[in-house]
Amino acid sequence: MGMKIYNSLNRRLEDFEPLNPEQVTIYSCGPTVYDYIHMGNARTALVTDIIRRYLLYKGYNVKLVQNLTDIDDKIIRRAAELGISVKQLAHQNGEAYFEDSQRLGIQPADVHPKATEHIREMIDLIQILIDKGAAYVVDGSVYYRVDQFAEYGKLSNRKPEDLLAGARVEINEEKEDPRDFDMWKAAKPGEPSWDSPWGKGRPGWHIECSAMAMKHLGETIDIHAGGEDLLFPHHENEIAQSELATGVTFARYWMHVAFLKIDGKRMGKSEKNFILLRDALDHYPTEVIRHFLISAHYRHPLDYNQESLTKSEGALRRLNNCLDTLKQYDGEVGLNEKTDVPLQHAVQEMKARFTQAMDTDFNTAQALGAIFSLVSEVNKAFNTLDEMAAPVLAEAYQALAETCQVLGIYNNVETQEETGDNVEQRDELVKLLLEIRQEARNRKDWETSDKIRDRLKELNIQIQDTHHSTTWKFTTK
RNA sequence: GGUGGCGUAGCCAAGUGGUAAGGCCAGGGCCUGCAAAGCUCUUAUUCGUCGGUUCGAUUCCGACCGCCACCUCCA
Repeated sequence: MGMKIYNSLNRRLEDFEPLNPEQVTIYSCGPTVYDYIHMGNARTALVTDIIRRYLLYKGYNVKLVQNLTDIDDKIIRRAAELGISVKQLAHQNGEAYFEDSQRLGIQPADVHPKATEHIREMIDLIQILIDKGAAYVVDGSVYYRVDQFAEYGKLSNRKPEDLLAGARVEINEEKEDPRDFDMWKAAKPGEPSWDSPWGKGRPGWHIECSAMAMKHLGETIDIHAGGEDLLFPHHENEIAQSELATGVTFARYWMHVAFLKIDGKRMGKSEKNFILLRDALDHYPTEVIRHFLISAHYRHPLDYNQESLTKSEGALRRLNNCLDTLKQYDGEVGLNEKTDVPLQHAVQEMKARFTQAMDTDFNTAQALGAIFSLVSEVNKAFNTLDEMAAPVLAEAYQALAETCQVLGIYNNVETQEETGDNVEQRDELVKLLLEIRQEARNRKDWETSDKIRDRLKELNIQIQDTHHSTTWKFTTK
């Protein structure tokens, strides 16, 4: 079965067919770097990350471009407040963005273009639009003439009259039409500016995405993603600029991520009710936050609260307990046609359900359901299977590790450097303690055995008695 | 005023024109010296309300109620 993506342009689920089967192109609207990113920003970035991971899992080549808006009103204002240069503020927050993203397990895009490094491309694009009569210059500013683009409003499903009646349209005497938007802002005293054919100034917001997407991905891109607040006017304006300039479709699939809420309201910087991603990461592991953010479908609102994070913690614990136990079978071979245990079917079913879920507009919530169903089956199997089933358990491990890594909820990397004399010594010490405890247990000296268990737990080492042995592992808390 | 979305068990959350995935929490049982982990049973005859279409609707249509968002910078 092929993939389907919900396209905001038609508000329908559509079959996904990349323009060039060799390479899927994705443009994701990135942050304006005037501050650290919050959990809502993280949700959008994470969705993009998972879309890319899944497309790679499906065998596509992907080129992902995500911009950094490093010049705008908010950055100028914030820099002034802090008494540092715009450039410095943007640089600091840009670096912080990469750091935070990386901590959330988000892999860097192939290109992270910055607005200030593409002034030339933006000027060229604006000039094309002026030449076509789609833009006009007033006192050093350039505005887009909305009524020149017949399809204006096709993304946001708005008619020209809808945009005027009752709408909160900025009053600006310079504009011919209130709907027109600026592509180039004439310089104001003290603000950063660049030379242009229309005098010193700086780019408007929407033009950067058009220019940078086209430069790095071509005139037509496959997927354009962003938060749902960008649908109008940002994305509508990107379409207007790009398509009038090139005459071809700008983006074939528009994807919009629903808001993260907090206490039932949109988490937003202007409401001052946001949780910074870096603060959340200080309290919860990467995988827990990722699990929380993908526990609902990306087009549905999700409410941030401590209870939900606690639920994700519990779910991750269940998953990791299973994977930790399964991992020891990794590498077991010997599976053949004669091997026939029910778990094999469960593995196949999980893979099929996972793919089906992700194929259908990246339904991560449903994909998690498939994964946890197999976790249940594996746990049951532990109680009943004999050692002959080891290859099947290895297969289950592979399937779970692979799918969980698409979602980024399984950290298979050893947390500490698992080499060196200290580590060996540590392991031997734990082993020694467990031996002493076993001896105590043998003579029913529960006081001593429980003391060892309790004290180890205080040291974040959790031990478990099974039928024939005692296992131990590190815990996070 | 315009546009769009949401309302599923105690909580979170998938989903389908044919009788409700998964997770968290809770309680009983099994296992265990006790824990932990795991298993197991219990937890929505029901999917905001009221109508309609249909052999049959939670799923389609209409009305209503409630909530949210965009139309202004915001992922």
